[in-house]
Amino acid sequence: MRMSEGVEWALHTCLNLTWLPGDQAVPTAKLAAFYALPAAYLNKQMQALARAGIVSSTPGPRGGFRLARSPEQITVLDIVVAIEGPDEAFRCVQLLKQGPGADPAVDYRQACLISQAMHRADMAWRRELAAQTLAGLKADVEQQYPAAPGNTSSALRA
Amino acid sequence: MRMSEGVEWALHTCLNLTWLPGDQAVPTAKLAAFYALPAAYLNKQMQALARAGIVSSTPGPRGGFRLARSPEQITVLDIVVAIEGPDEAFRCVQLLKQGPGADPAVDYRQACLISQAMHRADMAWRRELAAQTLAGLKADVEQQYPAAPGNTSSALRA
DNA sequence: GTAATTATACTCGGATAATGAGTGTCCGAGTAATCGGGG
DNA sequence: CCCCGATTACTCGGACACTCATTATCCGAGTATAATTAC
Repeated sequence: MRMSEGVEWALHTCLNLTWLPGDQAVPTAKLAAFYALPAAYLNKQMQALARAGIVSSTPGPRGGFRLARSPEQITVLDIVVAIEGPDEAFRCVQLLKQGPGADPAVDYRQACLISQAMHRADMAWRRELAAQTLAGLKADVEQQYPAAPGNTSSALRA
Repeated sequence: MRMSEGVEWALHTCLNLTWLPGDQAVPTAKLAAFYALPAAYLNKQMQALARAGIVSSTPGPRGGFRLARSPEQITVLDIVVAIEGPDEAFRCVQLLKQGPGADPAVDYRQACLISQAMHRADMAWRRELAAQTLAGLKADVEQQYPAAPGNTSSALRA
C-alpha cells in the first residue's frame, strides 16, 4: 500500500500558493521549478486539483493556477482525495460470498465485520486529515519557519 | 492508494483458524478452497504471516498452518503489517530538500509539517487497527452469526 | 493619437508510452505418516 | 504380536512469468497579450 507521490507534490504546491496574492495565477512551470519536479507530470496533478474545485486554472499568457477558495476552506483530506480518488484503501471483494452459508442477497461490504473494522480505521484516518486545513498548516509553518513565506513568494513571482 | 487483496484473504483466513482446535494444522489447499481462492497465492500470504510470527507452519502430511499465539494476542494491525509491510502509505521524498532555503543536514521526514500531518493520520489509522484483536472479531461474529463457527470448523476439518 | 485587426507566444488539457509493484503460477526441499519385513 | 527401516505421499518455501496501476511525456486547442496597420 503506497500513496501516490503526487499527493506530496500537491500538498506542498497548494501550501506554496497560500503565500501568494489570491488574484495571481502561477503556471505549472514555476510551481515545478520550485522543487525541480517534472513540469508535465505536476501539471497532471494540478488538473486533478482543478477538477476537484480546489484550484482554478487560467489559460493563456499570465495564466496558471490559483487557489479556488480560501485556505481555511481547504483541508488536507480534500487534496488527498482529489489526487488519490475517493475510494478506501481496503476494497472488500466480498470473500464471504464465495464461502459456505453465503447469502447472495447480502452486501458483505456492509455486513462483514472485517470490512467494518477496516472501514472504521479508514474513517479515523480521514477524520485526522480533515481536521487539518491549509490555513492551519500555513500558520504553523509561519511560526516555525518565519523565512519560508518570503522565500516562496519571491521564488514563485520571479 | 490500494491495499493488497492479500490482506483481506489473510484476515478472513486467520479468523477462520480461531474456530479450530489450537493443535490442528490446516493446509493451504483447504484454507483456499473455503473461499475458492488460488491456493498457491494464498500460500504466499501465509508465508508472510509465518515470517511475522502470527501463524506457525508444519510441513509434511497432516501439516499446514495454525495460529502461533492466542487470538487475544493477535491484532488486526499485526496482520495488515505482516502482509503490507511496516512502511507508511505516505512516504515523504523530502521535496523541501530540493526547494530554496533547504538545509541539507535536516531530515525533512521529521521536520516537514506536511509529513507530520500525514504521519498523525497514519498513527490514528494504526491505533484503530491495533485496538481490534482476532478474539474480539471472533466474539462479534459468534454473536451476530451463530452458525458461522460450526460451518467454518466443519468445512476446514473435512 | 486612437482604435481595430492581425499575429504571436504562452497556458492548460487530454491522449499516448515506459516503468514497477502487485498478482499469479510453478517446481523443488523436507518431513511425517505409512507400508513392509524381520524378530 | 511388536519393533525397525525404507518408501511414499504430502506439506511448505522460494524462484519464475504476467497484469495493471502509477509514472512520465508529448502535442494540440484555446486565450490574452502585443505588435501592426489604418484612420
